[in-house]
Amino acid sequence: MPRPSTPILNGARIRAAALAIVDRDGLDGLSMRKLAAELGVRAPSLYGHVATKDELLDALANDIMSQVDVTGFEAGDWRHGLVTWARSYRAALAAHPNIVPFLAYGPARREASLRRADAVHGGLVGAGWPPRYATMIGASTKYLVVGAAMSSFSGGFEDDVQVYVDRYPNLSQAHRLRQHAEEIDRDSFELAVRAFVDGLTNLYDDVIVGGANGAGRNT
Amino acid sequence: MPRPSTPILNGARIRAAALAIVDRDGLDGLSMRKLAAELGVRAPSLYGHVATKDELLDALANDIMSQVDVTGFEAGDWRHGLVTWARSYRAALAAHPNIVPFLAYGPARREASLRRADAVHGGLVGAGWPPRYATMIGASTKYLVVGAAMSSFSGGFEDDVQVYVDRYPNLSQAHRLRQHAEEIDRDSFELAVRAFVDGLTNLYDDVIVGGANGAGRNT
DNA sequence: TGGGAAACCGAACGCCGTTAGGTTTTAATC
DNA sequence: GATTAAAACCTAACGGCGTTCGGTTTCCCA
Repeated sequence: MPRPSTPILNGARIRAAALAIVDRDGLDGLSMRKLAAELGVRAPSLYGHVATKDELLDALANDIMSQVDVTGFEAGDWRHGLVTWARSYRAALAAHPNIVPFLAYGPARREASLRRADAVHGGLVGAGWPPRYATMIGASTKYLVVGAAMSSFSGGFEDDVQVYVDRYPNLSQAHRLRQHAEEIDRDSFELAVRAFVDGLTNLYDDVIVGGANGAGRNT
Repeated sequence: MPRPSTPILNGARIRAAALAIVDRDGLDGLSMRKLAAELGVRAPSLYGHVATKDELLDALANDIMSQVDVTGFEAGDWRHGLVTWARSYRAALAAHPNIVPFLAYGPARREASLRRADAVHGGLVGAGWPPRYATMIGASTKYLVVGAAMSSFSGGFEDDVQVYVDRYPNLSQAHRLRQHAEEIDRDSFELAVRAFVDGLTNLYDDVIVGGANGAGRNT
């Protein structure tokens, strides 16, 4: 059955199906043959619409990154901009956790990532941070977001905790973590962002506003 | 040549060669056939010493995690303990960045990880943090470390930046980042850890020491 | 001296990403 | 309306992957 009357495949449909498989079966669960099968087609047919599997994953990554919100910097409040960015960034990754390992390696060369990195950097510099600090703050925030998306507690603790329950006394409540995993994950991220921005505020006050002769705690 | 006079393989040698390949060629660059070849052997021979490739990677991860230092909590200073832990954790991952994506998923079921998670949690609780905060602080710190190891700037920016040099004005210095990548990475992580611990100190003073009637900034 | 375990091997299975070349349908041109 | 070019799917196949099966040889212990 070659060349059907109405085309079966197109880029959007392929990407949607691919993302669904990644979400359901994990990154390793996505194969070109399985993807083709779910679209009612054989694997080689995909290569008329997609150059390579890696490029397909790149497209998925770009779609996800384009949902990150960097408009929070426009008001000139760097803390609001940073927190808004971090939260929407994390939300975008948490919606598709299986693709994070792929996404986190070398994302800066992707269109959507670049545009956002630029907006963040500009927003911080516009608020008075020296460029070098802007770079480091952007990187640090990304660390938090990517780390939270990667090593979420959800995957960290097993249901079956009987194994180590008396060997590690301080973790004896670990099985409770499982059921509250999502909540702990969210709260931990919030705590981290708040503490981080709070610490940055001290630094801003001391180094940026107060100048070099500051007597603050960050010397 | 079956059954050589003196055995060629053993677990330690296999793990060492595997880690060398991962470090050199990346996680995808490690195949059982290539590993066997570098050990002067054919792939099936490895299965007498290693149950599966995944188990081999698990062993590598465990070796790496066992180099993380959690003794800093013993003095009773939670900030010192936390910073020592975070730095040695990051150093352990930065020494083998290619294995981080594997390591970061579901690490808590590994022996070495569990023992360290327990020490961190116990150290924080011992210093006065409520258990729930101890959990969140431990998770947050892991976010920072894993995120820093994953999305290091080293891999983020291309050598060839001519492509986007005038499209993203705030990133026009991006090609400079490449050569200072390692330095920026280290400084960003240090900034993040300091700001985070600084923010936690505020929280500790307000909520833990000051009690519920605190009028601090963290309300 | 015998026998079983240990340590390697070749062959093979069913996956994988990807390419080459074939067949049919559509759309455009004369 | 016929001819042609492109589009969209197909089968077959390549080399590589993790892993298993069933050898073959050597070692060690009884």
